[in-house]
Amino acid sequence: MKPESRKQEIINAASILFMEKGYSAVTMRDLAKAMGIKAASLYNHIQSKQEILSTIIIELAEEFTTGMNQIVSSDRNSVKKLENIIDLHIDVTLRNADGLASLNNDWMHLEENNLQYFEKMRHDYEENFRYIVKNGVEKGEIIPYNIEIMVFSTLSTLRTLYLWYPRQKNIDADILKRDMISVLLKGVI
Amino acid sequence: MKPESRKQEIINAASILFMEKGYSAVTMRDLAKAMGIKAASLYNHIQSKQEILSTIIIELAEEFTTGMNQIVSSDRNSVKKLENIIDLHIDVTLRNADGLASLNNDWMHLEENNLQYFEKMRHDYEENFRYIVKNGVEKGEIIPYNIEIMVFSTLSTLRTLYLWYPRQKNIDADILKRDMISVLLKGVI
DNA sequence: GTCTATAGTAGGATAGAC
DNA sequence: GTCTATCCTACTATAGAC
Repeated sequence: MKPESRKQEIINAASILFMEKGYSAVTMRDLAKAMGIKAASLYNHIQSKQEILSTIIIELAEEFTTGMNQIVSSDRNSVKKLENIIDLHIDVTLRNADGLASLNNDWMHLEENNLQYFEKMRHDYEENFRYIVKNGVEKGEIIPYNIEIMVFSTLSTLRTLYLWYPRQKNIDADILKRDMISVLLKGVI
Repeated sequence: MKPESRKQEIINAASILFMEKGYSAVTMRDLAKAMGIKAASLYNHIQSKQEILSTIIIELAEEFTTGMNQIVSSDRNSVKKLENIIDLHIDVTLRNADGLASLNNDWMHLEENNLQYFEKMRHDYEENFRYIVKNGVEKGEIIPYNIEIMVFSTLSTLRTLYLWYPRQKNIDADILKRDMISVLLKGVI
């Protein structure tokens, strides 16, 4: 284990609490208790509760943005790109499932600049996803159902992985990737 | 329009606010403002903020429970049952998308008895879903991928419909049902 | 059914000692 | 780096007038 900075420890503890009760329901006193210190002491390491939230969310959103940009600019076919997106979500989920709860449920509590920045990243991410699916349909690699429905149904599963995967003890990451690709892309019947 | 009771109006307004910011971040003053009255006046119609939340969530959970019980006890095959579940989610989402936000994100703020009641309903629902998929695999109607992955990926899409469907202006409910069944069950490639 | 006034509590954050 | 003490604000909810 690499020694984490006190700030990072606070952010990790906060991620867990935010996942359990949501940002608004977690108090600085709750967080301090989880760290075994008093609330006032937190402020030697962080500036505000809001800073904790934005650190968690923006970092994750940037990971997704970077990953998606690489996938989009690769020269693989559409189906392979979708497989890469599935991998990306599984990798990020394995690394930081707790933080994804905040990204999914508490992004609206970000303040001005970070809120706009986040919303732009999310919008661009969805646009890239849509573009890949659309392209796949045009090239005959993907069945021409309603594009929005395909984008939504795949993305909603990937976005909710954080709720589910940490509870699964018996599924290896590689098996998850393989079966998830099959289920999402090829269906179950 | 049937004239709604003042209590129901409050619950509807609360559902919208809870969807936008989450239960904990919405104050009774916010809710009162949305209703055009003062916070104290709310208490002539409801007993507490908690009562609003539990009314929203328990009512919806009972709808799902009732619907699922009918589907499970029907004598159709597994694939048809899955189609019925998809229909159920789409119907409930069309009727009360706002309330589903609370059910999905704020159930943990329910208090003692309602929390237990809700958790039991959710558990039974998932068990019934799992049972249907398992049965379909045994009868050769469903491809034998990992059961948990199939249950999770389908359910996560259906549970997140509330976020997505209200924003779609151009998709008719029947077309949604048809394409959703295709995408979820038969895949996109 | 709505209001004003307010009780009682808990929130985020700061000051200053150690 | 953590503490105690505390500020100021905002919260849920109640009392009682209209």
